[in-house]
Amino acid sequence: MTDSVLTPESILDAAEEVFRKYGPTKTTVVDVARALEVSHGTIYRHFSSKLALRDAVTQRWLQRVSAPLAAIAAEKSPADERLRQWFEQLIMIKHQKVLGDPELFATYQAIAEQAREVVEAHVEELVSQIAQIIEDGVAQEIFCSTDSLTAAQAVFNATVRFHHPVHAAEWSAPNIQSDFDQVWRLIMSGLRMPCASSAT
Amino acid sequence: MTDSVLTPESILDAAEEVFRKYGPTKTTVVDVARALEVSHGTIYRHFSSKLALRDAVTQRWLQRVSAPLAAIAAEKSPADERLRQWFEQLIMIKHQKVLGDPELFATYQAIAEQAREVVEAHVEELVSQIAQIIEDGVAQEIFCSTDSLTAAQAVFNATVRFHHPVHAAEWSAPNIQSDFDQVWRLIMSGLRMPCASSAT
DNA sequence: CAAATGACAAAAATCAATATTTGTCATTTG
DNA sequence: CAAATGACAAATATTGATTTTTGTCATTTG
Repeated sequence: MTDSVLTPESILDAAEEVFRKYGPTKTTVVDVARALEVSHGTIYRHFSSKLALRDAVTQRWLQRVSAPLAAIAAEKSPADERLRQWFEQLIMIKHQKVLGDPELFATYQAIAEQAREVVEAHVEELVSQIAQIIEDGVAQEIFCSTDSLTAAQAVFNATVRFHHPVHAAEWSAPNIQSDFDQVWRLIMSGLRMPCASSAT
Repeated sequence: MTDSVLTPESILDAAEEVFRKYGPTKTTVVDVARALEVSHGTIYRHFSSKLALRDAVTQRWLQRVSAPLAAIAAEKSPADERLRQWFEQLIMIKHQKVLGDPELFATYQAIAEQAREVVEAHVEELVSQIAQIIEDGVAQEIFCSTDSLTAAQAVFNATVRFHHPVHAAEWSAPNIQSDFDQVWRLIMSGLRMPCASSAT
């Protein structure tokens, strides 16, 4: 697209646009090459395979999910409020991406199955943001936790139904928000001061 | 199989066996008819379609999941112990079914997508068993909850990663048990006495 | 000589002709 | 006459021949 200079970045730009337009299953590296007006062999000088290209696109795409969340995580507001905001935002972004653009949803599904490493890194990033908020909450004496990373993992896992794309079909149910509220209340009363006595 | 008498039950028996043997995608109603040594038209006198037959098989199959759980739910032990046992059992059964028999796993996936009503009824049954245990827990002054059904739904939803078949691929991860333990501890401290102050 | 090309083999997807399966129903059977 | 049959049309799946796509690399180009 950006004339004459061919960088990995410009390839990713073109690739992402082509993925969007043709859908993830149907796009070939020849299509991407055509969009850039180069031969498809050229793409292979920059990315070792079609999978590598798709993973790179995915990574950038997931970064655009985690960046605005990082901003929320870094705020100064009370940790309980902030954690709620953070999850509302996460859920909103995921729902939007998945329901708004069905073609992209298929990509996401394919990725989740095949680009395991990229997704795992993304999840790790998200969990560490949650851990940050929880740690702040402990300092503010709102939350009680000996190990904020462990607590963060637990919170992430307990809310999986509301943000993991495999559950996307359930998100259009009318009571999905109240289901989330219920789970949220349960989690929050587990996380909040005063500490519950040790579990059995 | 059972000679000469053809009841809906005997058809289900045969159908289930054929499903097991040939896998869910490949079995035809002709196969089921052959196993019973009748014409395939006969099957249609008892079940209005192949889908209806498959749903009926599924329903019986899911009942064999919920029956042993109902037994646990009805025990007299302390509610917290019993709830833990109940979930361990649920998870064990699901893992076994899904990982033990890959063909059957495919059936389960197909069902979850297509036989929505049957699965929904099953989930409702499970949630009502949890509600029963929680209610006992409140009476025993172990748990604190104003609405046991709502709490039950929350607990079920929060543990979805560990029993919903769409997450089966994650179950072979080495840390799945400790992930469950973490979520369980979080949930339990949310559920347990003394009641946390009202949520924001 | 660094970067891009395009001819090429191997792997994967498409397509249309063929075969199987589903579901119906008029006829047969006990 | 109630229950089962099997011939049938429509829908669906299979198959294998053909095309497209992926990935490599010796050659070309600026």
